[in-house]
Amino acid sequence: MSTTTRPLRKDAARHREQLLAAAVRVFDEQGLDASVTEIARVAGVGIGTLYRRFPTKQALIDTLVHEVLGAIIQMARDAARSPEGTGLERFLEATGAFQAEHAGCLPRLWNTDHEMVKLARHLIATLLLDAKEHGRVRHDLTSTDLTLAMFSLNGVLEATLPIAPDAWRRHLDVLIAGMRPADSDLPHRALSPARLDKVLAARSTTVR
Amino acid sequence: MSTTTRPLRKDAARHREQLLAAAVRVFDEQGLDASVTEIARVAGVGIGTLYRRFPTKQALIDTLVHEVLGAIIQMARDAARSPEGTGLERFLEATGAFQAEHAGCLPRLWNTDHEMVKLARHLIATLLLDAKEHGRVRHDLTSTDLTLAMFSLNGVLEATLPIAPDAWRRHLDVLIAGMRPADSDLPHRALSPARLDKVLAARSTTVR
Amino acid sequence: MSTTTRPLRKDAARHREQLLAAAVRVFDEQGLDASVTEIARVAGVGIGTLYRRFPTKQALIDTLVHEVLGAIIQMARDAARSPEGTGLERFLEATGAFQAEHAGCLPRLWNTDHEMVKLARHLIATLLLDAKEHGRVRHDLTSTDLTLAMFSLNGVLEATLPIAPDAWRRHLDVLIAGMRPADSDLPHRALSPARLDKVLAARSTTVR
Amino acid sequence: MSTTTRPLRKDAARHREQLLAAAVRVFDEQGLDASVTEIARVAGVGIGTLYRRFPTKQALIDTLVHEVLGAIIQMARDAARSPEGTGLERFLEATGAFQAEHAGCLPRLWNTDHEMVKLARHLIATLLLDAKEHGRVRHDLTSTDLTLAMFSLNGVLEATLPIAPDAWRRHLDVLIAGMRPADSDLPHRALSPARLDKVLAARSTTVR
DNA sequence: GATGAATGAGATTTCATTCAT
DNA sequence: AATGAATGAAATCTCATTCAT
Repeated sequence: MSTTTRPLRKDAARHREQLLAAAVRVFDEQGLDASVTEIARVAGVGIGTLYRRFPTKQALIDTLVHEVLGAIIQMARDAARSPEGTGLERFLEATGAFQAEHAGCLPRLWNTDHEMVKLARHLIATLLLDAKEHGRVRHDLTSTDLTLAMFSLNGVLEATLPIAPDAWRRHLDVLIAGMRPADSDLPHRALSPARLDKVLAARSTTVR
Repeated sequence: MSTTTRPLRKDAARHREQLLAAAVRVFDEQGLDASVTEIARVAGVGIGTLYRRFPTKQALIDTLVHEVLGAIIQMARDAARSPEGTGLERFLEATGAFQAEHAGCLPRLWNTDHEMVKLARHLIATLLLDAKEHGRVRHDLTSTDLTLAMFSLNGVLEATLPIAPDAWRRHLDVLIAGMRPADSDLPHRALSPARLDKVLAARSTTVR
Repeated sequence: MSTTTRPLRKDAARHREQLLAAAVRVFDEQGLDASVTEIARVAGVGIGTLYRRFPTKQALIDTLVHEVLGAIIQMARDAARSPEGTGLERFLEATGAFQAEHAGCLPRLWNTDHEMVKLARHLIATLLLDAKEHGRVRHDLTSTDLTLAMFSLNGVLEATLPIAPDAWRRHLDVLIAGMRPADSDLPHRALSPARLDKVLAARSTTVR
Repeated sequence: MSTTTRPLRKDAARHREQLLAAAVRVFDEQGLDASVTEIARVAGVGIGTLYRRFPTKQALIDTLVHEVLGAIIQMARDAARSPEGTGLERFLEATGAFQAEHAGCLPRLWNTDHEMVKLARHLIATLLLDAKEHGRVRHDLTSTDLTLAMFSLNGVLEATLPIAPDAWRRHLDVLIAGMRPADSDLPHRALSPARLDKVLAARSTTVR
């Protein structure tokens, strides 16, 4: 879980976790514009401590994204063991639940860390293939459609989370229903993976 | 100095339009964090003039949202004249296209102005009823599901717009496919209108 | 005197002068590490006003240097009209007096603005030639020796100015005595102009 | 844990030297604004250790100045053994060389430690007297003139050291030439020793 | 009515110093 | 004795808003 080379001192590690938890809470409530001072206050540490752990605000956000991505990758791996091609659905449900609980706020998730994002997308593509082979999703569904579905869930989560923390489940129902095999193909062409790469590259989780 | 009752009315109106157009452009490029000074610069007027027209930055944003909502209401009315219950689909496509073209940046659209939002939601409910009656959408689809679909499109648009300006169409394909009549109902219960009201009330189009 | 293209509004121009005067005073007392907030306070304006006039602290310092250099160039021109090769001595005396009065603090003067520095050095070289032709200075004295003399005066001024504001004059006496024609050449080779250029380039009037 | 009365005394002494050496290097490269953390890092010790040896940053700088002054006093003593009144010239050359090599950065040397400064000035006065008696310098040259010459060398060194490490020698040539016996006295009156004391008292080697 | 100069609270970040481990 | 994590004051700079011109 930790990204540093040497193990942190006990209190330092605790502060690190407090800061990340505070960042999630504060960003969740106020968006990425929230001030680092506020985060330090909520974490109960001095602002200097925040900057010892995370040398810039951006580094703090990057760490958050990194941790969320790691969790999502783990979910994809877990889902890959589901039977009968149900892994994809389980994965979508699990990531939705995770983001709803831990990181609903992170507006721009799918970028920043190229390696991890690529791994995640590879795992998702595998889940998609499995689902297709078991006839659980339509044949013209592509891997890029699933990324769009992630953006989509993000939009719903961002809008509803504080008030209706389960609304995303209903929306996911509609999305999954739309992915089921059907008589006619989807009218528009899917986004090409190359173009999606550009999209991800363009939107960094950047402040300012 | 002028002898007419409303001197410079024409200038004032022109400035207003210039400012709104500049705001759309600048917010689109830089997000809502863009400075009002920049907007005034792009509009070619002094920032004092901006503040004469719009007493706060928030008021400027509200006006923008108001105009977008007006356009969306008009689209709903136009769509209501579509035959065979196709109005709902036409409406979804039209609003997507409009937001893609004019307001891709406005992150938080569906709130602020209660009266107009209520009217929009009423019109959308009517389109939904019509679509159901013609068997074009499933019976367990609710009006709140459509609002979630709007949030969803917002998420996709925000993520993809600059690089892949048509990606939202493909996503809408999946959404509409998920709305079609099906053998089994959606697993989760729909969001109640009352709860949705709270969601909308909570999220203001607010900066800072 | 003003460096902006359009004439400033009356109060703006006054504030600009107040800020420059305050900067001289504060830098003089506390060195270039003095805070901009302090300068604004001494000038009697808000800190935002300072930043409207000078977009960075560095810009403020650059302006100060620019103005000092302009004055020095003017002195060189005035000195060029002195009779009998006395221009060089008059120039050294005049710049010493000026720096003692207006800019004793500016630690690193002889750089930043390449064009002006080159002009100044050219004018000084001319003064040197004239002095040599009238037999007022030794033949092995070079233009780079005069720049070193400037650094030298800077060192003396920086050390003595607040307490002994005329000490530099006595030191200049010694320097000028050392420049007078003599039987034997100076033991060490003079700094080459190319090397001096590098020295000037290296030491920018930079903070941080 | 050790059984000796002063455990780790050897370590402590080594740390002290490492820290002083690191301070010279770092201050030389970055100026007195360099952070104490950086000095500790270069010294290879924790910053807690630095603060055990030197209770404040100022104390560290003072120690450095103290050491430099000690070396200079030693040079004055060595120079006193030079024949034919050449001690003064040797001393000036030796201090220049020493500062160029070891303490180019220390901007404000001639103060802080009253006792040592007084001793240094006394030794210098003796060298001056010797030089006068042997007819190597003019009769109207005073001890305070020599301190000004030190300031002067400081200015030249500070400006040129990194790029032209020998430029100060040429400047010293001019200074010494100016000190030689001449037909006419220096035009301005010398700085009185009392006034010079005030100058030295005023300018502390202070940071911030 | 229009302008843009002035304002100052607040943002991010640095760093000398303290103190728990 | 040594370490380096923690601290928070202070620095530079931005920007929504006000108001003199």
